Amino acid sequence: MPELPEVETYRRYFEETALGQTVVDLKAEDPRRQLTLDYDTLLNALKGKQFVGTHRIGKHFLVNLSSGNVLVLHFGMTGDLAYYRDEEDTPRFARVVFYFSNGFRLAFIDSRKFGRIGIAASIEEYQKKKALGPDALDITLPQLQASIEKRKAPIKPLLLDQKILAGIGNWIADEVLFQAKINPVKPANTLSDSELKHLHQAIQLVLQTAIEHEAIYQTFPKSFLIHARGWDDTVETTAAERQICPRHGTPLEVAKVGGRTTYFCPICQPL
DNA sequence: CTCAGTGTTCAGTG
DNA sequence: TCACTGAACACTGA
Repeated sequence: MPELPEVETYRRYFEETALGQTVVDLKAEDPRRQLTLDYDTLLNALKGKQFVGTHRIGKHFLVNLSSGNVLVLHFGMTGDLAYYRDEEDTPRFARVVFYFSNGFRLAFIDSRKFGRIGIAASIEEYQKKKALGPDALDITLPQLQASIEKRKAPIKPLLLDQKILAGIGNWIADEVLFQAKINPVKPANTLSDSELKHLHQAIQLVLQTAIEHEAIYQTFPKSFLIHARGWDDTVETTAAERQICPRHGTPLEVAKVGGRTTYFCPICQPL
């Protein structure tokens, strides 16, 4: 489920576990697909090197190596991390495993194999190469305004464009637009100054709230739209029970916008 | 058995 | 070149 809040949560987990460790070995189940450089090159870049720091740009997780290079992890749709010691504790779908000199291991878990691992010369070089916009937590209102005010596309797919701002994925885009009371198909160039301001505030609100809750959706405020998606598997609900606006108690609409499933409230977010 | 999907990239169109 | 759309990618779980 890795959007910005999940990746930030993984980063903090990494800081408490694998940071400071020295890599002694590496295993990759499907190296040609999941590594962006060949296995031997990656192993050589890691072996004997220490993990000395972490960064995050949007959904991209970067680890400073003692060599000066940067290890880059992207979690795709289903990536996760697990730090553990014994072989028998290897999680299911551990596609790549880092082995450390202290006997512990770090698994890159990724059931659907959209995740990628590679090496970059520096954080700046990587951000430039991937053309990533400012991190969604850092983007300023003038920056956001400048990059979307002339665009005619619906606002939602622009929020998903990592070149404009980095870190927003499908559910956060819906949540942000709901909190800002903006219709997802509204052309970006028709947003008023007030709407842009609310949009910018909603981005900060949703991301900060999600990070505070360590991206555990079930614990998010009741005022959040995310509960409509039915990802809380501790309760049994039908779509009709769930797909209700938290403000009005009226049915939400589910549509495809920019090719992605989109939830919104036609009353809160009129066109 | 079929199908949707939390992300990204690329081909194709205008 | 740019803006935009839609399909493809791999796999699991409903």
